[in-house]
Amino acid sequence: MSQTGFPSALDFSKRRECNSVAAADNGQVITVCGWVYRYRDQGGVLFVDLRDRSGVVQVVFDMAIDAELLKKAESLRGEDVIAVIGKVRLRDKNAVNAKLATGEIEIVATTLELLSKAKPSPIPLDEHDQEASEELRLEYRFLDLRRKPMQEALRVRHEFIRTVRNFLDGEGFWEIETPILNKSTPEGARDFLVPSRLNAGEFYALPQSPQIFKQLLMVAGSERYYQIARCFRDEDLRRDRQPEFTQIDIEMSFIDKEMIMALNERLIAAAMQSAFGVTVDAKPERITYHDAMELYGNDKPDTRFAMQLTELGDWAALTEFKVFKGAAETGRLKALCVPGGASLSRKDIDDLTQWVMQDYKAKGLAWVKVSETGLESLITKFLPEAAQQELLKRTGAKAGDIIFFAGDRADIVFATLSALRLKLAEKLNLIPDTYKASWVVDFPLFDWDHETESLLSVHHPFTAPVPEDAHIVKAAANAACITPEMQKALLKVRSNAYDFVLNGVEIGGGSLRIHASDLQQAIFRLLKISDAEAESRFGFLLKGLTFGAPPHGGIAFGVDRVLMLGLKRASIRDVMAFPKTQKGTCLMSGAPSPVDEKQLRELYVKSTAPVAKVR
RNA sequence: GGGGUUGUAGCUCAGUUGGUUAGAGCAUCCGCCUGUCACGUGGAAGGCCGCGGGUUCGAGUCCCGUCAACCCCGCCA
Repeated sequence: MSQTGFPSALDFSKRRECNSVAAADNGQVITVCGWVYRYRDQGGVLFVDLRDRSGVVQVVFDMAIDAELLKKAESLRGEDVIAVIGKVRLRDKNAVNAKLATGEIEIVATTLELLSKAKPSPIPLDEHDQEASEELRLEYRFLDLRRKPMQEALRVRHEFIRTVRNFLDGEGFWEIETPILNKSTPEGARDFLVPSRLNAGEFYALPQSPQIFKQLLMVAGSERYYQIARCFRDEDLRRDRQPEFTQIDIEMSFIDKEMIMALNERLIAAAMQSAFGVTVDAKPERITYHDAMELYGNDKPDTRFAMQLTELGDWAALTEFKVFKGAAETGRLKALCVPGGASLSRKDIDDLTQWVMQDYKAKGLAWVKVSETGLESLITKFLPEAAQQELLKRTGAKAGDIIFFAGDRADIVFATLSALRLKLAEKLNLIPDTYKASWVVDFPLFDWDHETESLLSVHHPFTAPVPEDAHIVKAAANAACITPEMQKALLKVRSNAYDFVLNGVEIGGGSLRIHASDLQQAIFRLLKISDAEAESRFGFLLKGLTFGAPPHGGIAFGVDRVLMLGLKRASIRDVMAFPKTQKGTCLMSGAPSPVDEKQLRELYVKSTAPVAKVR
């Protein structure tokens, strides 16, 4: 018996990776292990493409060399796990396979060990086969992950994170872990809760992000912290949203906004380069929130292509169209010129109209096509010559283009035109295949919540206002009541926050934090979080800020989304090893699942679900 | 919570206007083949047409419901 426990000369310590075998090994006797990727039985000779993590190499079983062994090899099937000892041989010139990295050589088998027999795979694993449905791929994820695109995703993901770790280590950051079992601070997303057995009726929450802990690490004098942090948010899923996801979480002390932005520009450039071989701007452009909304209708604009929105608020007066005039008075009127969009059929436009009405609450979708002879549309009769000329001038529209109009409440106008811009640019192939990053800055600090009639944090309540605007916050917080003027001023207060946007995807965001407890308390007051409530929810942070807190700030990047972009995958699930379905279930393990009554009793928990679902 | 797409052999799909025994490719099984490389080749087996109702002489096909996966809106500090 060998050390491996197999009755042969097999010695795993001698194993070579399949892809490493090369012409230089000619004549060597080597050991390779892996999965049977393909086999080609020719009768007297049988070829096996042996696959391991590194790649594929051809193994030959030849009747002329060992008829017994050939017989044994004839029973091999796809995905059997085998070990082969054999002699490396140069292939004949006409037998070289240029498509294979190891195509110059082959391994003539002298020993074959079947390490594990495989049932036929329920999903095709060959890169040339049609991909199985995602449902099956998720059920048999351990097989799906053997496939080349998935292996690549795991490898690149590792490479990306490795680069991030090395980079931040080189910049003096400490990787520090923060708790997963946490205090619930219901602000923003819904928490995942964990009942406490030792504290009847009480619950931990899984972290939506390590926000408060990373700030307290600054109070604790860590100065430069990072973490590849798992975050949890119990919200509905999307193509780019999973209930648990990974962030590069960063926090620094004694820095200003420029320092943070500059460091992260270098970090992302380095990681994109090493993981994807992609070069992104070392100095991404900066766009204010205001400009992003006005020009793209979106706070995470895809700036790889222009197609900027056109302001038509004052233009409406030139027309005789009541709908436009009304919108310009009570809301906003803007247009989107789509180059080449005149090719859209009437049905295309009808479909788009239905879509923006259904999804973005638009009341309709007005349009004009531009041709050599003039404007074509149902609404041209409302557009006098002067209005038509001015429209062409402002939008820069040329023959063959189409102009869409949106006149409504501001948020509806922005949402509608932004969605149209992205959808049509993609449909008409107007988006170049590049990577373009930008910072979005000068976000408002507060938003107005129509439901509760109160202020809301745009970012999170620990975000600092820009220094020039801090006095407005303090004055309003100290005032006996908020006057309408004050409220207006508050909604204009800019935050010291920044979002990193790559190809129209928000991949990171952060801010300078409030490090003074009085300003923090002022913000809570304005957010209608009472002293008592603030104390019970974030008391430990507030307390921390009173014991000597350094000026600090940070950022967090969504690892999964960056990988999605870098690998050009359609879904976040394709860059994660074990993702969940849109309903948050794991098709492989069956999670979530009912638990024993006993477990619930121990946790002082009683389910009020009508009836446990049978899956 | 709302809108949409899909569900037929192990897998990917086709299936006409509702009409005989539901097909193809790949995989599987049994053969043949000494240089293939997505090998080739001969044969065989393989079906709860997602599930439950309904309409009909007759349903994979039409209607209602339901389940699942996916996409979008709401939601996601």
